[in-house]
Amino acid sequence: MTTGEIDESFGGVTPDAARRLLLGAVQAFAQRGFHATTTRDIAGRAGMSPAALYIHYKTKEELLFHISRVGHERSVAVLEEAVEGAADSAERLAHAVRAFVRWHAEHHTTARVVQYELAALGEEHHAQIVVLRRRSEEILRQVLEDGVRAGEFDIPDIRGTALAVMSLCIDVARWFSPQGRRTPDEIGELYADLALRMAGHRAAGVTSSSG
Amino acid sequence: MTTGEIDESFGGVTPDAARRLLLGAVQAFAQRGFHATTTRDIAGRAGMSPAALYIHYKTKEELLFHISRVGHERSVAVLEEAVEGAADSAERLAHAVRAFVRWHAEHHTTARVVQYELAALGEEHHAQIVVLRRRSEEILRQVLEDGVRAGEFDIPDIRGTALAVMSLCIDVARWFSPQGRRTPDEIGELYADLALRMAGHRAAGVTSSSG
DNA sequence: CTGTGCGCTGAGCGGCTGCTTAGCCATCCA
DNA sequence: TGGATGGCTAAGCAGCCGCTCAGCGCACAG
Repeated sequence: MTTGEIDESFGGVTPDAARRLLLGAVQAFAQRGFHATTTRDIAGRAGMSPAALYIHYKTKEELLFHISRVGHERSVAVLEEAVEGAADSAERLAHAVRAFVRWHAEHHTTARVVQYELAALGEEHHAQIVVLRRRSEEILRQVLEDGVRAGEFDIPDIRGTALAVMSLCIDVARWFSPQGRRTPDEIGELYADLALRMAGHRAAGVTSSSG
Repeated sequence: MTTGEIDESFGGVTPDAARRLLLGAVQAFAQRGFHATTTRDIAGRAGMSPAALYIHYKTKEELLFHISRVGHERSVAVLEEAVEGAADSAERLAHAVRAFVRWHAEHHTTARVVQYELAALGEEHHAQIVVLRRRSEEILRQVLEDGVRAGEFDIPDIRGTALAVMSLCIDVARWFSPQGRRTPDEIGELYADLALRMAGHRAAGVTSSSG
């Protein structure tokens, strides 16, 4: 079972029925995809009749948009908090990757909807989400740029490397399973080290300095 | 348009109608997902009536299985060919990542079906595909293990790093677009360098020794 | 010229789709 | 006590789903 955990990202949603529908939709969308999920399935998971869905959300797509928006806002906030108050760029990068990876592992059900159901959004909603996504890319690129300028990193292609680090973190949502051999914390730790290596950080996790 | 290119992976499929159905299904599955794709859509893309599909394939799921099997076999073959005849582990890793990434970029439509529609396979078909996927993981892990043993790489967590490199390559299928600013070759080159850095290869793409 | 088989189609089956509507019932304010 | 309000449901609409089947036209063997 990959949907055993509940997602506190939507804890503040009221009324209670609207939140239950949101949680049901997250699980259903993650399991089957947006287009293949029926409103009857979502309503059933929330313990309600299909018609009740339309009291709280105008359409099925609006439900996806709410999930996508809250999910993106949450993951961007996680990134922003992570890079605050770090001593240097290396620490900022490590914190950012650790936090971003942990979010994608711990909330892999939500993260799957966030990362893989973008194409199902309506045109206008999609545009709003893209703005949020650009923000997280910029945060990461800024960390790498600062690190290069400070002489901490050695990166020939900053934009490409930022995209690759981002991509590495995002893909955690695809393969992570709570039944797997690693915890979100362990993966975050490993990936922070790998990101420092990708950034050409001199001391990055090298187990021996010269052999 | 993300489905402009045709995929030569299925060039050998006969008869012609079966191949056209396969190509139509690849495009439809990649765009909308398996569950949301209708047999009428697939048949329409192949220029045939819905009923014709069932002359060549027993069910819609069998069509997905064919795509998934051929796609996995092809990507594993690409990996195997890449690691052959390289001088050392660093070259083997670079070749492997370059080839695997290029395949996922050039055949991103097929690759999306291969990587993101596994859950739609029937139980037995899924089991067959998992065998193929394990093979590609093993190839990459072996390259890293050999490199560590030879003193070329410095990797604290070989299994985790192999998974991460794999994950990095696979995610290319999610974000790659022919309209983007990078060609499959350029991405392959960048990612080969990043993989060497992740493996702790001493000379990996460091642009200057001190600044 | 007939007969056989193959690739294919039009029509259609039972069932499910997103969404709407009419109306029920508990709650709350006057 | 009465009437309005809001959350909810049963029933249902028009249309689409995967898949089947009878039958058509064409290539080819005799």
